[in-house]
Amino acid sequence: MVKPVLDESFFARETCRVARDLLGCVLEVEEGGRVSGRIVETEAYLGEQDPASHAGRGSTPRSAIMFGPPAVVYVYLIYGIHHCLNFVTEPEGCAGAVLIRAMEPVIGKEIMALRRNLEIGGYRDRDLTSGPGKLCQALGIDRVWNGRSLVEVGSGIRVLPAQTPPTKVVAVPRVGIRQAVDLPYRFQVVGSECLTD
DNA sequence: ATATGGATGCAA
DNA sequence: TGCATCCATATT
Repeated sequence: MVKPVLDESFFARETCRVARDLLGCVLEVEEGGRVSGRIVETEAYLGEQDPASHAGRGSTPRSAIMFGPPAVVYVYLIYGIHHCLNFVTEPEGCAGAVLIRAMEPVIGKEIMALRRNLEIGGYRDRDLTSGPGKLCQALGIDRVWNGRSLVEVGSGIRVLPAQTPPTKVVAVPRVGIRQAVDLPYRFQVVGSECLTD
């Protein structure tokens, strides 16, 4: 029996829809040990019509990947310190990406704690993955992962459908941006211990 | 509240 | 080429 994995058609949809539907799904990364977690917070970033998006002022060397085919990983460095993990959405030619902001760790907590420089036993789940930078550090993701496929077998990263879909979901304003701050493009699983804030 | 620290993109 | 900006975190 083959494990079910989200396929390209899942990501080739409207970005906000993908962002919302990713809640509850399981992100699995395999490189130097297997780690996984349940996605509990995402943000949608659109194309030209979204000034907060890297693609908001058209295609640049960095943002070009957002205009490319869906189901691809987009990783960038923020504040010169942290990495952020995104999934490219929409059909090829239409820009869009979903930022993975937080998850609940499931498999490989010891590995994540090690990567996060936390002492075994002296941390809570939310210390591992409650934030885009923390999450990347815990998963061992950096810019080397930029451009990798979410659907090719053996790429080291994939997303599995939600086993237990979230009971309640909310859409709230995005954070850390100065443009289009009012748009409710940030999605959260209500009640999770691992949300940002 | 504040130090951190590098790539990106645009103006010059 | 220079420089303001940036989808954050840990520590004080």
